[in-house]
Amino acid sequence: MVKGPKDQAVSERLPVARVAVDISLAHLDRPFDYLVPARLDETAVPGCRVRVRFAGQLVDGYLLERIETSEHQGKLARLERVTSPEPVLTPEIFDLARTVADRYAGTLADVLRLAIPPRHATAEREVSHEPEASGKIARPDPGSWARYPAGPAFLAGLAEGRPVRAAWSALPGPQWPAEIAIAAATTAAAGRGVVIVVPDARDLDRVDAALTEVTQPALGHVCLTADLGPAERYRRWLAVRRGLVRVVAGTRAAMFAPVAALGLVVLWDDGDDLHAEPRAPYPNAREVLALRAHRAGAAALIGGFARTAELSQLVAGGWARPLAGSPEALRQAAPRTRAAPDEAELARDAAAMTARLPSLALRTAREALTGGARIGLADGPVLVQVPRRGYLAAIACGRCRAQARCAACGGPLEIGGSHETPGCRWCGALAADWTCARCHSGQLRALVTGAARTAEELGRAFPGVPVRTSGGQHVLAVVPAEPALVIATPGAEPVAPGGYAAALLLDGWALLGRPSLRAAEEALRRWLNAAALVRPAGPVVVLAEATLPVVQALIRWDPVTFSERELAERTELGFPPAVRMASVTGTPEAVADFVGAAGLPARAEVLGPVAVATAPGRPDSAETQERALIRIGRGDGLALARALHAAQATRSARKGGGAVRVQLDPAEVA
DNA sequence: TTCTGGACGCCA
DNA sequence: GGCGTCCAGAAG
Repeated sequence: MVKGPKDQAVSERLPVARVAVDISLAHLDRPFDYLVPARLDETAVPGCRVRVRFAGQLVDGYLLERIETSEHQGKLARLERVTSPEPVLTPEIFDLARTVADRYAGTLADVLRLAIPPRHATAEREVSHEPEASGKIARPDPGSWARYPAGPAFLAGLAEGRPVRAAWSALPGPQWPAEIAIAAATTAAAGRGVVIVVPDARDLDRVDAALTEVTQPALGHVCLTADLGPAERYRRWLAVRRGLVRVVAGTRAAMFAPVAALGLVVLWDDGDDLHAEPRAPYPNAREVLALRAHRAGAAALIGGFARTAELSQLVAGGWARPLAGSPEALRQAAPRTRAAPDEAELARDAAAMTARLPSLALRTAREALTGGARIGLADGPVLVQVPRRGYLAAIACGRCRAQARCAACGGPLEIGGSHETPGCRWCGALAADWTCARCHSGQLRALVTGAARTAEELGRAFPGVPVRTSGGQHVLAVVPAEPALVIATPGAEPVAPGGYAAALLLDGWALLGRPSLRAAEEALRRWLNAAALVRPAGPVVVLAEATLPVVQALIRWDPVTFSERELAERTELGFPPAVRMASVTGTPEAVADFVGAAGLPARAEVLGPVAVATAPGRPDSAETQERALIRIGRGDGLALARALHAAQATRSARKGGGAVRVQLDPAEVA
């Protein structure tokens, strides 16, 4: 190909392009300048995707801005091509991504990979550029928000475009999707955009349905999920970017949706661990949406049935105000919860399950299934919450009850899966001839009962009653209103039209026994989420010690007091979120080198490093890993992140030394 | 993947 | 001292 002068000519107007290259190396986490060839002058617009030659290689990047002159001393290369003139990186999202990267000691490139879906050329051609002449949206009626004393004022704030920020304690029951939809429609009616983030696809379906109903059909909204497929995902995302829709609902990744004129962010059930992004730099939806609302001057509605310590912290700091139902409304909506003591370990024994289930639990289930005609109750389905498979089927010595461990690697054994022989959850070795290391017995017993076993046992206790299970690969969204036992793992509870007639929460000991800082908070969250599905005043039985504060919080439906107390305790002990924590994971040498060389702020405190268990997913990752924790006051959080990022930059610049993983606010620091 | 600059070696 | 070659490191 012959290159005429046309190819060489540089754009006469703003000939320099600042480009963020798509390379996630800390020391390259800054813009690079390129010349804009005249032939690309029209298409090289701020926010578009470009290809540039970078150290010889062709790499993708985003054009951040066009400027007159470059500060760069050397001579500039030219943009190779404009991938598409679509300005996919809006100023708001660039600013947010940069802030999130800085907050989490990550790179802009990593955050942009989370924020902007891969391009799909066909979809780009198909999506309209013209915002449809969407009908005027009428401001909706407050509906069930009337049950919240501060509800009408909150909605008024949305209608007036004020940045009202609420820590929402949702009343139990099925109204929360409608309440989100009403808040969204109120904002949209005021001409502003809305981003709604929920933990999973089933919650999204509920919000989707509520939005459709509340906004009939004036307001378009889209749902953004990971499982849409590349074309549809990009199509919907583009519709948002081009301003064709004002309301976006989705799972985690939707937190970055480029909604125009953002007026409200909503986050449902902010304690759900699905809100934590598993890819670097591991941002959490609560943090991202709070940052986003703050920077955009948008309102925020964050909460759920439970209350996280982090949200309590936002309240304590004056960033958000509590938004809770009136005592009267709570009385009308809440179930009636009682605790049945977990009689020693009896309920953990598979064989003794039904025989030993506290009579209160069995009686409650029986009355709910048959309809307590005597006391004027209608019959209906009974929800039974059982531990998730992760904790299930741990097994112990049948004689001395020591936990059964793998002879090869020391990992925990489990029964189940494809074969009957116990196997190791870490290395997968089968333990056919297991003997107890302590007492040499060869007898095993189940320490925990799996959902399938529970279903079987309970079904036997109530002959003729259908048993439905939901969890793992088979998650039910809805069950019929007829009497049935519905066995579900936490997070997989189906809804029942009209609510469950009763609920049994059998996983108390498993939830509370976890070696985690958040064990109690998480147990309460899961209990409340299950109990919220029960009819008003319907019975709930939790197998746990009634005197525990966390159990009291469930019985009284008072997650806020519990959370405030939790936050106070963590403040006293110097645990997150009262302090900022970072973890540094890698080979022992890499971690030592990294922590030693990082110019940590003076007040940073280094804990460890200690060896960490091999990830269950990758049993034989060759080298042992160590983890150091770094703790610092919240006020120095940004300084810590900056120091960690700088240390990463030094490492990535001189290569070698092995990678370390830096994570801020790691979920489990137990 | 390409470019640059510094280290080194060979020759005058 | 000057020039060519090789390699590492940076990266517009």
